[in-house]
Amino acid sequence: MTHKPTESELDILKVLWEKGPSTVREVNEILSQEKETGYTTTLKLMQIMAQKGIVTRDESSRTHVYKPAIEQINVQHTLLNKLVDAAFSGSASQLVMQALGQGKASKAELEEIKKLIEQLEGEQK
Amino acid sequence: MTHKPTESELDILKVLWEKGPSTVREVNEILSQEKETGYTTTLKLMQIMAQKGIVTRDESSRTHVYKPAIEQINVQHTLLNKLVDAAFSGSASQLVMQALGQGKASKAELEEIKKLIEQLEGEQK
DNA sequence: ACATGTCTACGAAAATATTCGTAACAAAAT
DNA sequence: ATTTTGTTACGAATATTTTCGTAGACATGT
Repeated sequence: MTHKPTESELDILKVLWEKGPSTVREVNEILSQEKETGYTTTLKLMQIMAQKGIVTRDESSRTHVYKPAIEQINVQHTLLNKLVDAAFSGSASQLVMQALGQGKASKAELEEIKKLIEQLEGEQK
Repeated sequence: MTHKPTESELDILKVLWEKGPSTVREVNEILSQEKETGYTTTLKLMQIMAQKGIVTRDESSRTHVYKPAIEQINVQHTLLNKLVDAAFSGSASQLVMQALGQGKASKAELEEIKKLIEQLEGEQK
């Protein structure tokens, strides 16, 4: 059961995934770069997330250290499927084409994707 | 400025994109298959969407006929980018690999994607 | 010791999204 | 004519998410 994080929760998870275990202040510092965010707002969110089991925290020192309790890949899975279903009429390949079409993938990445496809085609026989 | 539709709004848009211009009843019929949904709930949502400019409606007959006022592809764009940024650390190719990895694409689709990639590689030179 | 700064806890306000009841009216059926 | 059915409008109740103020605890510097 992967809790579907809210938007703000996802923002926080993003930081934790990227930076590793962090304090509220550290997370808030980063979030503040993007958008004015009160310290206690971030704190409260992270407390809620802890309660929901989305993150765990080490309370051994006074400043608690939080880390994600759900894997990035699981959330990716969930959100990806939701998006495919919600906006791409269930067609994953539509989504893929659209994503590639935006030209954000480098040559090396394209090459890698091609390899994956060939591998998949092989399996599928 | 693409209004970012809420989840429920997206459900409704999905129907309108798929079925074309529809009445509230028609939309509600479809939504009800998925999930218990009161008629006036759907009505209200569609009224709000009309007000926001997400849909337009033909009021010439008593039963109004609604149609989308934003293109599916634009919403796909917006949501895709948001997802890449929020859950895939900004890496579109990560998302693509993940999407393909789920094995939901048919052989023909894979082939099509491969063609696209080759075309992109050509352009990029 | 005391002031100052930093931290957690937590209730509650504010903002946003969703659901629904009821009224008014028009159309259709009896 | 009267009743039944289907429709919009719309306020308001709920639910959910986000933001913030305030209190209390602890640590640090003076």
